[in-house]
Amino acid sequence: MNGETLKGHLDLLLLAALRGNPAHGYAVAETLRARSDGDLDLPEGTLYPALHRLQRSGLVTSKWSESTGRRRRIYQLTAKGARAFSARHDEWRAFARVVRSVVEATP
Amino acid sequence: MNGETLKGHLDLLLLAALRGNPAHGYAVAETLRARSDGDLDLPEGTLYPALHRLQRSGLVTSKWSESTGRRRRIYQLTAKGARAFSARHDEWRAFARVVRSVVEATP
DNA sequence: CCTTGACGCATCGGATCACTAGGCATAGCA
DNA sequence: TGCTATGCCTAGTGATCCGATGCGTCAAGG
Repeated sequence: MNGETLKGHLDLLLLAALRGNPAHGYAVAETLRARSDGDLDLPEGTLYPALHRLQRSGLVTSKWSESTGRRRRIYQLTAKGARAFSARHDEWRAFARVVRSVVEATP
Repeated sequence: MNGETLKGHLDLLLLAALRGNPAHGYAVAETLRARSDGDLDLPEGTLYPALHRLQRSGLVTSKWSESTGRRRRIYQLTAKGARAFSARHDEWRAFARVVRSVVEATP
C-alpha cells in the first residue's frame, strides 16, 4: 500500500473503523489490518496524528482509560462524525465511479 | 471533486486518458471531463506539472506540434508508461477493494 | 532478575502532491 | 477592436502521510 495512494482517504477508513465501535488507537490499527487481510498496516506516525485531527475537527471524542493499568485513549464517533462518515462515503463512491469510468473507457 | 481525494491517483487517470490516444494537455483535460460527465475538471496548475512529472519518469514522451499554427505539446505513452498504467490499475483495484472491505464491514 | 517483544501513545521533520494565482500567446468571432 | 476559447508554463502554498525517535507498561522465558 503506497503512501500517496492512501492520501485523502485515511479519515474515511478511521471513521469506518470507529463506527459503532469505540476503540483506542492501537485497536483501530488492528481493526483495519483485520478487515483488509493485512493489506492496510498503518504506521503510528500516520495513525495518531490522524486521530488527533479527527478530534480537532469534532468528529470523534476521546477519553483516557486506565482500566488495565495500561494507559489508553479511547476514541468514539460523535454525531458529527457519523454524518461526516456518510458524506465521506458518498464522496468515495463518486470518486471510485469517476476512476472506473475514466480508466475502463475503451481507448 | 476535492483536492486531497484525487491525491496519488492523478497519474493513473492521465495514463488512462493517453492510452492508445496521444493528445496534448488541453485535450487530456477534455477527455477526462467527458469520461467523468464533468465531475473531473483539472485545473491547469494540476494538469501540466503532472504531465511533466510523467515525462520525467519516462512514462510519456512529448513533441511540439505546430500543425494548426497553434503551439501544442503532444504527449504519448511509452512502453514503460503502458506497463505503469497496468501496475497503477492493479494498485487502484487493490486499494478500492481494501476501502470497500473496511467501510462496508458490519460494525 | 533481566531481557525481549508486544502493547500503547506522542511528535518532529521530510517529502510529495494538488491547487491557486499569475503570466504569456494565438485564433476566431461579434 | 474586444472577448472568449484555446493552449502552455511556473512559483508558492497548504495539506497530508510517513520514518524516526522517544517514552512507558506488561508478560514470558532464560
